[in-house]
Amino acid sequence: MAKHAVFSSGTRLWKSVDCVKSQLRLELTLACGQSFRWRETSEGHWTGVIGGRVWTLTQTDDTLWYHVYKNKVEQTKGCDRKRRAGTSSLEENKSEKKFKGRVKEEEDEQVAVTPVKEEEQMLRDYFQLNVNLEELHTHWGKADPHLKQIADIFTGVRMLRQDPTECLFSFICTSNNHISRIQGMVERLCQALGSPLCQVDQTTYYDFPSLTALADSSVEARLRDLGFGYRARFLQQSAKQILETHGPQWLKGLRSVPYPQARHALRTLPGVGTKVADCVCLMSLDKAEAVPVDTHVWQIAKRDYKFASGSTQKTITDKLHRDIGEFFRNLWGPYAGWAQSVLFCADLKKFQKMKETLCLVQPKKEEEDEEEEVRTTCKKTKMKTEGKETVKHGKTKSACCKKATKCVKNERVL
DNA sequence: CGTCGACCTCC
DNA sequence: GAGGTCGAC
Repeated sequence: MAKHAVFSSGTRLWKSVDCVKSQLRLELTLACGQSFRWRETSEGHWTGVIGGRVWTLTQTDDTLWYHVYKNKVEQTKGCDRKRRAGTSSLEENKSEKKFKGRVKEEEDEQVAVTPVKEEEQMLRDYFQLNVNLEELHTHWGKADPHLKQIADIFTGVRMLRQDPTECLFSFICTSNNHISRIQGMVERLCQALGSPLCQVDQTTYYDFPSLTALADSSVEARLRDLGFGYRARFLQQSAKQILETHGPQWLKGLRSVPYPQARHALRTLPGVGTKVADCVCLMSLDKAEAVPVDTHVWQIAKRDYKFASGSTQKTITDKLHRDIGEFFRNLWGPYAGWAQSVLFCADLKKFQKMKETLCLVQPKKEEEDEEEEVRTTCKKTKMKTEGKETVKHGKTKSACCKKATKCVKNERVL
């Protein structure tokens, strides 16, 4: 049985791509709520599924290392293998059900292998390594000092180019929900409806379910049993609607239509509102200008950018979505969605200590000057008590950011 | 066009 | 209430 590849056991299992950490940091990019399927299987090692294959990734200062596990596959139909390796396996695949039933019985298992060049290309495509993140940071920094402060700490946060089906159906699960539960739900979704790919140590990895699997009439009840709640119906109905009124290639085809059209098209699906549509556009349909606006981003816009601060608006309306999106696009440019993800990442509870750690080296001072400017009305109490003494109680996140950035500057001066 | 309640669970 | 959406005013 295969084991999770570990870098310390030698480079024999690993192939590499040149990539500095300012361009990509796995622990941020893979755990900031873009994809919900990556797990840190050992320190600094991330295991997940790309293109119907299981990968473990890790990195050193200037190199991204990867290992691709061999899939167990149905031994007949040689063309099937190529298909699985080359195209996304999330598309229609009639053989999936058969495979699922046979995988246990198959004695002489065959393996699917992919040429190294294709693997490297898959990885470059998934991380969009052709996009120069450092250049974007430079551009954003000139336009927006606040973003610059955050981005100087949170380097290497990239947008993934995910499979549209996985992205759409994962994000339908995100409504009224938080990351840890979403991760569990997506995992159960793949387990229940996806094809097994391979087993590594104690874990069986599954592909994301096909549209056909998701559209089956039994799916709603099944997913409700698995704790999906009202989202179960959205998932099944959206899959059904896509297949019946558009066809299996429709989602991927939205990559080549303009952002407003793609956004509008997605919103015709049940369970897909403005926020989810923007997420899918940004994270899987090549719409780098899409800015997903949730309550959280709205807080950021008001608090850090004084957006509509005088407004009496209670709820996030469609118009507000558009306005905020436009505001940030005007500020950050055509990769506004990428910029937003940096701010979003920096606000996640689990990454607070990146800023706190930097605060540690800073002797306490400069408490008062910006204190009053910062709005303390942030709904969520982000600064948990875990922040310990390094973070003043009652001090807002924003203040902490500023403080942290100052620390960085001081460090560099030293 | 903006507001409100309901929708499923889990912590 | 949580990284929302839908349907009804």
